[in-house]
Amino acid sequence: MDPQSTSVAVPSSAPEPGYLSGLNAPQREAVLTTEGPLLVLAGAGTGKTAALTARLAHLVATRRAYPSEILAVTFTNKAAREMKERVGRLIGGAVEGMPWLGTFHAIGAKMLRRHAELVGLQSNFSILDTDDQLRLMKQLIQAEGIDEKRWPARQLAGLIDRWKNRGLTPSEVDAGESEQYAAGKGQALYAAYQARLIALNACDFGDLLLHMLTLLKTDREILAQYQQRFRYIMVDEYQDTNSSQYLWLRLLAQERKNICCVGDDDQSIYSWRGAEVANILRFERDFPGAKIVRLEQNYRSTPHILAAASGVIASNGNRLGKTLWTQEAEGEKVRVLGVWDGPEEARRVGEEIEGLQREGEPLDDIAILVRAQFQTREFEDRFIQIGMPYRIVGGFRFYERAEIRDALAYLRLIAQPADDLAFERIVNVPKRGLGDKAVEKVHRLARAEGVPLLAAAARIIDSDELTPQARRALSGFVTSIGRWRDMASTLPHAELARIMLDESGYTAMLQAERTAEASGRLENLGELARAMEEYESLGAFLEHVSLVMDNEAQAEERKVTIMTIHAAKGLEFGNVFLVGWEEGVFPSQRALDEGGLSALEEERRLAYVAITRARRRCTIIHAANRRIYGQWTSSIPSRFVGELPPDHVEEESSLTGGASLWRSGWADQGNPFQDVARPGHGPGWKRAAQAGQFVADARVPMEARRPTAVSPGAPGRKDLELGLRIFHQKFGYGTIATIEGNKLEIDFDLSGRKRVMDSFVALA
DNA sequence: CTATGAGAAGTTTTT
DNA sequence: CTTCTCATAG
Repeated sequence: MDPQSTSVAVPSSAPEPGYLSGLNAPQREAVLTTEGPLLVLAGAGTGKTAALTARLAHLVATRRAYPSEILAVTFTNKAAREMKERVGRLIGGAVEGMPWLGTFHAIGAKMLRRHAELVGLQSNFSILDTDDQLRLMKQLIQAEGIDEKRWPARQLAGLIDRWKNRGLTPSEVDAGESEQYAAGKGQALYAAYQARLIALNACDFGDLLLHMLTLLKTDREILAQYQQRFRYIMVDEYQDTNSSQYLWLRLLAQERKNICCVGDDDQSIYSWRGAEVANILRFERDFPGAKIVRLEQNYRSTPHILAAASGVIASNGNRLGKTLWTQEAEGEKVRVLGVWDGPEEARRVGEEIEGLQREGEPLDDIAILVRAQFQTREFEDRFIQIGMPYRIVGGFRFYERAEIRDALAYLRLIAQPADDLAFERIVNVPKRGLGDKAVEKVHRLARAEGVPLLAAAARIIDSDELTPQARRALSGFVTSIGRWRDMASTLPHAELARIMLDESGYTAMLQAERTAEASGRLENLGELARAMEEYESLGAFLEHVSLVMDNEAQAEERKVTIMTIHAAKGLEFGNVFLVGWEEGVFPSQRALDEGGLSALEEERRLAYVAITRARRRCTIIHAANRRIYGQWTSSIPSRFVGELPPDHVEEESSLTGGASLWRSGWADQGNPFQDVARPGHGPGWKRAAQAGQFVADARVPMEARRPTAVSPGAPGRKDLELGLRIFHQKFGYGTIATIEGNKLEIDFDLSGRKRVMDSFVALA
């Protein structure tokens, strides 16, 4: 946007503030409507974040509020981070002064730490991850004498989660509903679970909101304090709020009523975790006099893509309704491709991407969106084979990896001696010869004395309850924890972590493994220690790692992105491949089976989100056959394919005649294997030319490694022969079984025989 | 107490 | 099909 032309258009008496430039009329209205309740219905790609951040800047710039007086909540860390950055750019670097911009959970935790004692916690409470939660639940199920086969811990943990999402404490749970679960003990189990959490001085994710909600409901003083503080409240992705979050917001906004919610009912795809679309529908009723602004001009996609998305979502009832439009040029129609089976789907997508590559499309502007995680494997296998650089988003988050959780358990136990779950997790990791029996004895003492496990362990050492060997091991463990805790006050905590990992034998344990995986884990731990340096205290770090830390940071290289549609929400790509559009896959069988119409509508919203990720080109693929859980099943195209408006779609099938194959460029591509190795084309060629060493990027074990030694044509490497030991970044060590040009078959020690490109292996 | 094997279960999405 | 859990043997 040219600043000069802007200044001409605006009367000189009212110079327009910079944050308004480039905003359209409805966006401006959203920004300038500061007082009273406001609902912004923002369709996909309509500049929602721009409006939201401008509004924040406006509130601050016009001195309606200090940054510290604005509550701005998002759902994901990514969204929070982005908003922070953009606001910073608009109002100058002082975003540090926005302490209340963050995810619901991060803000909940921040508040709760201030008032922890009022709900029976100490302010250094631990935040449990799902794994801890599950282990805790298992213990309770056993204690309550519930049949674990009939009521799996997972399911009951889910039940409690759902109650928390609805803002219900154990006493508020409907008795009739509780009867139906856990042999009638649903409510009792919930109560026991909460009691146990308090004893552990711990919270699960749901508690971060629920405890605060309870406080706001019961403590007038605290409520008033926050109502006073937050002059303005802004909520992103309002359609994703659950009841607990909704109630929390409503309480906080009740006094000043300056609440601005931004959302899109068509993009509500999280009802399974408690999101209530109804929240957005009843906004006007809860906040009388609410103003509604619709953002409908789309700045992302071509008309064909928008029309396709609109056509699909039109089949849903119960919408607030929006009409997206764009000034973009028409562009290409959405392509629908039918293929024979899953492998062909992967092959086709690989070829298409190679084609795009030749047209100069950067790989990081290309995405493959799947309905479910299991679909990624087919593409991963294929891309490894053809040497296509890719990146799988999702799967394990950094802090969910076993080694990270182990390290965190150590740190948690140092920071918070009552954290029994942390104790149990690591008391015998690395192996110290402390088995079930020893731990059971510690448990018994802890229960009898009513003390945490660590304290019980310290005592039991002095008794003769344990075998001498166990006693020695446990004594060493307890002493070490104590020693590290002493160090914590004097040593930088990153340093402490490194020392702790070494002294505990954890590092040695991984080093002894000598596998690709283990070296990746060591790298991850190094990364963890490095990350710790950025935080002021161990406590601050632990909070961030459980609530905020993710592994999005590494968008370094140009790679194709493979991810779920859910993960893609909020993102955009020039070229998008939507794969697996078959009944049973998408919409998913599970949704069809148990969710009824509302679940189907959510799947349809998912389809809408998927299509609207594309800027210029969108390709939808369905396969006639697919292997699911090892079973070949034939499948029919998704009903969503049928709902695409024909005028905006171009159909192609590789099943009926070969013409489409030719048209899409099979002919001039030749053998895809050769293609990779052809100078100037194949990914990794440049790197290969340097004939460099194999460089392990262990932080992202899932991703494709670049070839290190691709040879032109297909003769293959000279340095490989049958029977040689090699190393492959994904599959580890193995022996060469066959060589065929540059294609190898390797018998991997751990994963059996696989076909791989020679460029992906290094001599062991 | 650990290592190995058989068997079962589960396979959407996230803070 | 894969992954995890549980049980049994060493």
